[in-house]
Amino acid sequence: MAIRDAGDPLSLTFGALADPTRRAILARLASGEADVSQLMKPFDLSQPTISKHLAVLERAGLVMRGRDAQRRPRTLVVAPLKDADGWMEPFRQFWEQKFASLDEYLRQTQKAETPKKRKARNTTQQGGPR
Amino acid sequence: MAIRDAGDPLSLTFGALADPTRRAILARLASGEADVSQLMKPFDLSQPTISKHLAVLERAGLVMRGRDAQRRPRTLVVAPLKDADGWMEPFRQFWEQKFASLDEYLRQTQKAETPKKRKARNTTQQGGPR
DNA sequence: CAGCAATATAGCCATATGGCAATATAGCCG
DNA sequence: CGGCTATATTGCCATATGGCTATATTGCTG
Repeated sequence: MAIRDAGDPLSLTFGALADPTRRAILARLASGEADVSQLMKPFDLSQPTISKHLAVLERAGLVMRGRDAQRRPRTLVVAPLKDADGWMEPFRQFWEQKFASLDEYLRQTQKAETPKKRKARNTTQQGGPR
Repeated sequence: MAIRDAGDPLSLTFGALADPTRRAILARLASGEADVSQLMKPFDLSQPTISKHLAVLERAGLVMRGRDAQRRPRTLVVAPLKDADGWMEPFRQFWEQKFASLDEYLRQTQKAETPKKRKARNTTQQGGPR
């Protein structure tokens, strides 16, 4: 899936993560740097294709390119991942069931009590996410 | 930025998050359901454009479409977010400085001791991410 | 320098956004 | 039913992948 460059770092990061091959590459790099040849092995993709994926990762700042003779070992850079993770932060409360029972209760209750149709609609609708 | 559909759920999710407008919409929905008109307000985008963004979010399963007369209130669905968050899990250790000082020390040391050029290269390169 | 190895680039083709304006639907309401 | 409101659909145009093959670069090495 192709991602349209929204320009901002977070978008670039999430965009880079929107592909299984790139995610696998990042996972591999998490255990240490690796050159293109090594990164290619796990996939049935051409070398240029891998290089292209690496280019996307680099543009997102998730990977750094080093050099060792004619090799260009890639290194993982977690800063962008940290930021992406940070964006999720506020949402985490929804599945970290710390107050699950109560929340769930209130939510379900509220849901059930909402009439199917009403003349006066609540401009400011409430009701938590699923 | 356009995302190429890699098919898998995680890719769809990350792809959906790869746009500031969509992220803002999700943030808004985190505080309760809202219809298209409400979701439109914060942006200087046409209604069809917002609907398109919502379509992307729906395809990723991040949003559910309800109905109230001619309105189609959207509700946040956090399951996909949770999965995305789960993917990041393994990487979190890199910035949760639990063993920061030691790790940092080992990493820096190792880095410094790596000779610029060597005849026999380590096929299995090591060295943590930045 | 010649040759090989490891990558990067340059096309090429296809699809999924990202935006917009115009138009079609869906559903109240008087 | 006619009108109005809220959304969805339909083109249209542009860009960024995602893949490939062919070709250019880079950098050892004999």
